[in-house]
Amino acid sequence: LPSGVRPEQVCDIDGMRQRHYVDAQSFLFRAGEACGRVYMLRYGLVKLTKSLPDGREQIIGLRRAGHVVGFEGVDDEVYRHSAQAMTSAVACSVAYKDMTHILSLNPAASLHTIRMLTRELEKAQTMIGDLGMKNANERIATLIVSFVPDDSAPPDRLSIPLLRREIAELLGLSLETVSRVIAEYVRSGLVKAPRGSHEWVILDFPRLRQMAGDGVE
Amino acid sequence: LPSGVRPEQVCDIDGMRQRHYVDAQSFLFRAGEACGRVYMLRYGLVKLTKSLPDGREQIIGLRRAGHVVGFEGVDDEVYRHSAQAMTSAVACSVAYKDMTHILSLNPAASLHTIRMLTRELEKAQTMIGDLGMKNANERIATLIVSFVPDDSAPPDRLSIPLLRREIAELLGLSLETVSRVIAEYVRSGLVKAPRGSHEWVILDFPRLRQMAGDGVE
DNA sequence: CGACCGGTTGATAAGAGTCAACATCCGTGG
DNA sequence: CCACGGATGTTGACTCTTATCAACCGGTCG
Repeated sequence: LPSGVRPEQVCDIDGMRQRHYVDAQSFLFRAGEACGRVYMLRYGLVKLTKSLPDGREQIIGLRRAGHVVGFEGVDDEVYRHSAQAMTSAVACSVAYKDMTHILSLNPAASLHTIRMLTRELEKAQTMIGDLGMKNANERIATLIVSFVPDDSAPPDRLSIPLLRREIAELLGLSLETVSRVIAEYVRSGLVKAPRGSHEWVILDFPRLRQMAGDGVE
Repeated sequence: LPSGVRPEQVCDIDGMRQRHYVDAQSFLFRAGEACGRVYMLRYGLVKLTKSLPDGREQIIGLRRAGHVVGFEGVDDEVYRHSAQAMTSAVACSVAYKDMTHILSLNPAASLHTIRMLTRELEKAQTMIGDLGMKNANERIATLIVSFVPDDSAPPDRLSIPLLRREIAELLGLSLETVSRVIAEYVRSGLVKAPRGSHEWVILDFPRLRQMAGDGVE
């Protein structure tokens, strides 16, 4: 880790940070609200969503402990997406103004932030590719594979704490299609997805990775 | 503009920058190549693309003069997407190592870079929303509207220098669907898209913006 | 018990993809 | 000068994937 003030440590700078303890389903902020703070996630899972006036919803990203949320608004008037906790969550926030101040004094923090943003951008670009090129089958395989921690061996169990509706909103599909594709995975012996549990049993990870279709990379 | 060394000025730091004069269709870099440089676009239009092993292609973004290309690889081994000039183009590049050095010495440059990255992230998130929620009609209306400069009044002419195939690759559609939707726009008196010209005549911009479907915003 | 929520499944429809033919424009070269 | 081929774009016929609408199942919680 770089020296200097890291974004996570910004929370400890008195007088600037706010702490937020929120329940599942509550919002850190909503699209359209005047923005002004960046949130550092300490605990929990948060979904970032966009919606259209007629009610269609899209999850544009998931964020976990260690990630930063709401930075996209830094040179904007209002948040362009909502941030909603999926579990209970803990975050702390700093005003953009203070964040800017801290960053201008701490090159190492700036570099850390730049790397963080490039990683987010990379993830967003991967989503664009998945949504633009892949069919329902491939998208769901890709989603499952993406839940494997980066340095992990092929897993036999995975926590995928998403409702069918949320998987659909993440992948640009209807929830019925998601349900049908997963049912087919189960029938094919690729996974077990017990009712009411988010703990999936992975039976054929290599095949899932192959179905995800990204090739060797 | 902030004081200090701006990313555009980095080009002028001798011994670090390379200049690139490239023809239309040539690549700044290709996905899978070892990466190590960030490109500052001085002139021209560049498309960023991802592809799957079977040949499907997706344009994940367009970049113009003033934009930075290839930063996403900064903490990666290889570029995850290709960057291909659509016109002749001029860029200069700096090694990540040197870029890091410059940024660590120039807080203003870091802040500028951070804002640039958040804007790119914002654009990518908008694309995710469009791909995930909108149908062919809405996507193409959205594309046309997005070519209007931010501060411009409703235009009567627009330069949209994309082939049908490229519009399709940008929007996750087949080129036939793109052709049909545009033909329908022409029949409805929304636009004129003369054969072989990329200069479109916009006849009913308010209707196009409404069809784009993002509501008031 | 009954309502509600999440999930599954079926029937059907609609949107978009695929395949193919053809039109136009262009540059090249006989 | 005109013929040819290639690239781009349009259109039609048909197919297929996915969305939509609806019924139903099985839990859970007042």
